[in-house]
Amino acid sequence: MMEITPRALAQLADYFKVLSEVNRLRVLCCLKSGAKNVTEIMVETELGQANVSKHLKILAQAGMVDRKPEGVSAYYEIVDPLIFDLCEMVCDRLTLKLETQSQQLKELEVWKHS
Amino acid sequence: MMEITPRALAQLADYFKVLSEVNRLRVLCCLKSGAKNVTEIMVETELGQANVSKHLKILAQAGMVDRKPEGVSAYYEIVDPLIFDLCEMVCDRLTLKLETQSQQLKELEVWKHS
DNA sequence: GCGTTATATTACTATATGGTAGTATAGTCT
DNA sequence: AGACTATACTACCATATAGTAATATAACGC
Repeated sequence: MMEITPRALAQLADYFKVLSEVNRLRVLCCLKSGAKNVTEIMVETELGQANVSKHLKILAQAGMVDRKPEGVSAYYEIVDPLIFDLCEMVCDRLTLKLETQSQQLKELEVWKHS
Repeated sequence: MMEITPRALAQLADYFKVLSEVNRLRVLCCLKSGAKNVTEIMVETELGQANVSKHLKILAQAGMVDRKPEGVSAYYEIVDPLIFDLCEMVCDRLTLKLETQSQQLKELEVWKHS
């Protein structure tokens, strides 16, 4: 059986931490349709400029986005669409869980009224 | 195109946040081989009791583990092994990224010495 | 009931992090 | 060079969270 090293575990946790912030996810979603510069991301997310730059830096350091300076502006793009697969997997499970719960609630209702 | 609701986004972020802590990942790994009680997890992870309980509560609230009281102790188990698939996917990518980087470093070396 | 053991909760501290205002840097144009 | 624009960086505050000691709760045996 594979033993996970503390180093690998820390990297794994760091990766998830980057994805654990709503506004960072929103920035990533912004980039799903293609590379965008900081101003475009600011407009689309309605976040402040410093804030967007900060999140982009974190995403870039995590290797999730690439920075491409173009003239006076900087375009960012998704490096690996794996991220969206991850998000989809989790979303699917969350949806499933909610459906199960609502189903159980319904069954509880039936039971109460019989 | 599906618009992601703020609510869904928040849930997604919360899910990742739960996985963004090394000791929580260690607790999950503990449970990979089957249900364990708090004391067993304490021993295996070398974490304090209060700390383990706290992490388990967070994992349970996120729906990742189930709590089954048994006599005086409480056994916890993984609800959905999806978590380990997620971790594996991310680990694979991280490994790949590292390999690519080291490969690029090697190429750089060759270039320097020619 | 009393003591013991296992787990949960509370209260607290220390640290990390998101947001933002202000400032710095760098490219572009005249 | 000087003005303008886009982005990055710094310093700060407010909040969140991991860890822990102390306490509470609950099941079991005597």
